[in-house]
Amino acid sequence: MTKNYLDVLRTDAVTAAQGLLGWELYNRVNGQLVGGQIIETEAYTQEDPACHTYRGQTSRNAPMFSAAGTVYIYFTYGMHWCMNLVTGSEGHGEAVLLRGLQPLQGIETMRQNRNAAVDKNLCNGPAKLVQALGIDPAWTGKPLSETSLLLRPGERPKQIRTTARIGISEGREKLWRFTSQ
DNA sequence: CCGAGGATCATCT
DNA sequence: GATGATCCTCGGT
Repeated sequence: MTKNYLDVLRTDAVTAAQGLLGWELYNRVNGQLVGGQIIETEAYTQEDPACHTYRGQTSRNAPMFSAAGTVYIYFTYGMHWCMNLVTGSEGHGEAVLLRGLQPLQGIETMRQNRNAAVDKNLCNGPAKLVQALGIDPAWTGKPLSETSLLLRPGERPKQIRTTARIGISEGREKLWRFTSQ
């Protein structure tokens, strides 16, 4: 039996962030797949000062308190959107931020969606991959299965590198950023 | 490759 | 009023 992505997401965010490496994320656009393999993730939990849910539920972070498999997309720096997959049990307020993909399919579409000088910059950042795949911010709060996204198993990473998370001021001591090696 | 600086605005204090 | 779970450009190494 093929493993379902919910089996990965129903664990805690730190475990799920590692388990998602190697999975393939695509958006279905005009009958073609646009996306690639997940190679960089970060975990965020409610007890963590860097997490959006650290100070409780608000209208923005409400999707993070939904069931595992819910999409949480937030707006930041006045211009960027980033996507998370909610993990754990309903009400936990935890998620995995998708930070990087290895482009595999629909590369020409990604080039058009992004205005990147080189292909290396298509999906190597959380806001870049959202733009490259054409992820719709209106999907925030929906289960992944109710969007046009596809998340399917891929080749497992040979090794996982564990480092501090990027762009945060608190919680730097937690080594919750994971990259495929 | 690396660091500095700016863009730009929703969200929360 | 301050701050971002970021990205791009530009200049230096």
